[in-house]
Amino acid sequence: MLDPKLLRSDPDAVAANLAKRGFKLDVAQLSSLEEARKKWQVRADELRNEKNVHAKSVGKAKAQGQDIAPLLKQVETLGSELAAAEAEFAKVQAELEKITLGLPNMLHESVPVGADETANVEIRRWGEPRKFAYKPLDHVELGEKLGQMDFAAAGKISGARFSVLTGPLARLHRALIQFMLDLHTGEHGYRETYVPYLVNAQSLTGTGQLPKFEADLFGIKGESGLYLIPTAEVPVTNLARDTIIEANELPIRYVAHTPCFRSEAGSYGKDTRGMIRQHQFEKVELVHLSKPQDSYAEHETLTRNAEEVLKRLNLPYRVMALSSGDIGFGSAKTYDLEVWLPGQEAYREISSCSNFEAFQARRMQARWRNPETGKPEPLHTLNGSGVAAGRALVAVLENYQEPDGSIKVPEVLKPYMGGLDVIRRP
RNA sequence: GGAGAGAUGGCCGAGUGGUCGAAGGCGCUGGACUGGAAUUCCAGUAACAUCCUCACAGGUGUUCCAGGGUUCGAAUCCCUGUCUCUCCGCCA
Repeated sequence: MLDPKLLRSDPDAVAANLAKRGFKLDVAQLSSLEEARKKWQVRADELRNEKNVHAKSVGKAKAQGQDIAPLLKQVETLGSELAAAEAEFAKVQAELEKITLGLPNMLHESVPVGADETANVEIRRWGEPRKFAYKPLDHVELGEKLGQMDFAAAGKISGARFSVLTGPLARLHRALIQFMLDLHTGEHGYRETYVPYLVNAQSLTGTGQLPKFEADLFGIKGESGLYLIPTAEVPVTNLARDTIIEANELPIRYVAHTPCFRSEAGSYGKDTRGMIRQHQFEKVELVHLSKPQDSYAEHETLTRNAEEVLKRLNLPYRVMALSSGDIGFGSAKTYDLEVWLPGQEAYREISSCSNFEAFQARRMQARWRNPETGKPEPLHTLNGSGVAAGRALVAVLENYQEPDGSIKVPEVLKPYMGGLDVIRRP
């Protein structure tokens, strides 16, 4: 949610910023609703004040044993007038909320302007893509040759966009997750958290998935109103919902490993092959809560911490600053990490690190106490994958493949693999 | 799954229709005392929305788990829901 005060005081500046995303803000509609809001809110407040004053005088009169009948007569019509004003106010409020919850975040000035991902800007690059003497296989061929990746079985059990891993490959997947968690908790100072995988609508509204992107989520049948999490960002960031955090506790850095569930509505035909785009995948997520003045420094730190995973795994990657046309709904600035996949001969997204500024915090009333003002103010939230485990597995398979179809185990993962050096067909 | 109890300010806790935004305590902040501190004493100490204002200050409204209802008036009465605790059952 955008700062309502800014939206009111300078809607044209907001509109200009959102226009960079290709989002058209109807300033005229907004200001007329705003005018109506003010009118009805003030009116309802006045009527309520009148009511309170009357009720008090009735109480006093009664305490003094006076006849209260004439006083009661005075307020006869107040009730219905008040109800009418309240109804109008509620109507206007609901309309305004519908609009404001649907507004994307304003972009940081450093975000490159462009229509789509072709306008993304490469910030830096690490590692050299390996030269193969043969045409490298992709992870699907490698996994099936090993006999440890089975899409047919997954299709039978669940359907498309699921996978089954077995044996050392399943262990490699788990090893990646353990390695990432240990790195972030042990060396980067993150607090490990275990959180629910089913969340309520309020949490999803807080982080911005609802109300606009319900189609991307899996909802649970029945009365519970719960949804499967599309990312750990949702439960972890909502830890701060409806809380006031003292300044000396910030920044807070959480890491969590969770499965993620996405309906992938609207991505039909995209990445249908292999494990790149699944309904269920594992991810290690980094979440920062920060003072507003520190959030861009935190954003750099978070991104570097995610990059460190790829460096330790010796996977070539590049860092992209997402353009205004490609960036997510709630983000003010996003870096994507793209890992080199020899099987596709392309860099593919493996992590997305975003600064949401106060966008999520305002939706979820996540605040910190600013010592300068003594008042609770929205804090800044950030998150990034550190990194997606499914895609990391894909990257390891493709980058560490040998001509015979076996997979060398990356050095840092060996302790997690019981000392296994190479994954072969059993 | 069955039975019962409960949810009040940062925390504990009183309040069962009117002057209650809410006693008292703790904590915190400021002041007095002191060479300095502890003790003691005095004072202050919620959030949200909104109006006015350059700002400070101030006005109004809302909030005693949430939503609805009764009433001129609700922390207090009624209904629904959520959560927590205790006991029984069942289980990882």
